[in-house]
Amino acid sequence: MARTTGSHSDITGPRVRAAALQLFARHGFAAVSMRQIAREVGVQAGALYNYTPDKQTLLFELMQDHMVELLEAVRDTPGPNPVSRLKAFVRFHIAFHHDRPDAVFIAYMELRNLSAENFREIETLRRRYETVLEEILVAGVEADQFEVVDTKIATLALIAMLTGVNTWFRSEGRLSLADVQDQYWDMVRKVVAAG
Amino acid sequence: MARTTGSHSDITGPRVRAAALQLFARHGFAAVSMRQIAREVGVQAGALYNYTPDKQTLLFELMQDHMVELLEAVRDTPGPNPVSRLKAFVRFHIAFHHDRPDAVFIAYMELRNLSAENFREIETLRRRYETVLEEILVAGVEADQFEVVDTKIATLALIAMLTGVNTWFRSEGRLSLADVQDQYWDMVRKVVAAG
DNA sequence: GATTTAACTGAACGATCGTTCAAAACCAAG
DNA sequence: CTTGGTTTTGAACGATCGTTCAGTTAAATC
Repeated sequence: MARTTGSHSDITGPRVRAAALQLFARHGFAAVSMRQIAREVGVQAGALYNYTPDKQTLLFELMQDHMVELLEAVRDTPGPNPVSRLKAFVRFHIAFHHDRPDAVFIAYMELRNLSAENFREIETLRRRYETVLEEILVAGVEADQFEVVDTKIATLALIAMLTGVNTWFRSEGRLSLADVQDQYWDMVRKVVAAG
Repeated sequence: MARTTGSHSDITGPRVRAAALQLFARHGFAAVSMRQIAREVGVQAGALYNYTPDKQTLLFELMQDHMVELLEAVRDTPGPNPVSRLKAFVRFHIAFHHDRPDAVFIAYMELRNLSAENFREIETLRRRYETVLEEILVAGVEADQFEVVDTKIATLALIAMLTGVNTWFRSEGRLSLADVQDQYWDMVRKVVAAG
């Protein structure tokens, strides 16, 4: 055996994924060539195939990694009651998505470039994330703390609203991330409020 | 002179735009070739250049047409007071976007494929549409009918929420479009409500 | 029926695409 | 230093890309 430590693959591999993430987000999956990714990494195009069987799988794994990370992270937002859990969810969603604009962008925009089965897998993960929010809403309704006509619709509406932050918020602007979290929590709170 | 009436260009032209709209929405701008569009129309690729100077302009004009149509249509949603104007806006936005899923999709997803100046032009139109909503919110706040901390943020949040309908609503589902309009109006109403 | 011109074809242009692979380079262990 | 395996190169594959254009087709006018 040779080259187990000191191998480059554990350096080049992450760099390939990082370059692909950034380029896919910036220009779109179909508009980015393997040669562009390779150039960004400082390697020839052929070398990329040590790290992915093909271009589509590279995209899929970026999306999958993002969704899995999202699902694992959302588990760390508990709370004693539906109100505090909802508040934690809102703050978490905004912060997590703000930290990963490229991955978020890709996960929402490049679904159509996935094969049918890869698409199903990502959709399953997304559905699971939505369920986290919906269960909070259901618990709140059952505890008479929320008033929501249709928890499924409210879930989708709230997630769309929260994810929208990524399209305009820049940390150099007039508002801090905490300001944004506060204001969105205020709006979410009112949506689910009684009356 | 010959061939002014009876000309095919006023038939083929719209068909080119329709095919491009559908294909761009389905597969993405970069993933669609001029030959695919031509095949859909039933013509050779070279003939497309009677109707557009290049592929990018074809995309731009689809987006521009959509945004201009949107801005013209939103003018027809007046009301005697901020509450009814907001309600009309919500119902309008959902219905208009539901009728044009492909154009909406493209206008939101293909911005990065525009040249810098084409991008600016589309962004200006979008900003103008957002202003329609924001002015309703401002009027409502000034009339003490709404309570909104930051009308700019609320505008973006509400539009993101409303546009999100397109990602999941199908008219064959359990809900009618009117149901969806009612429920979203309920949520929007609560977001801007006092208390 | 001759003329005029819009509409379209079909082939071609150079460029670039995703992917493959033999050969070279490289590095760590023996 | 040799060996053995990992990693990368560099060239090549056929396919397809956006765009151009000389030439053909077809329809409306005279």
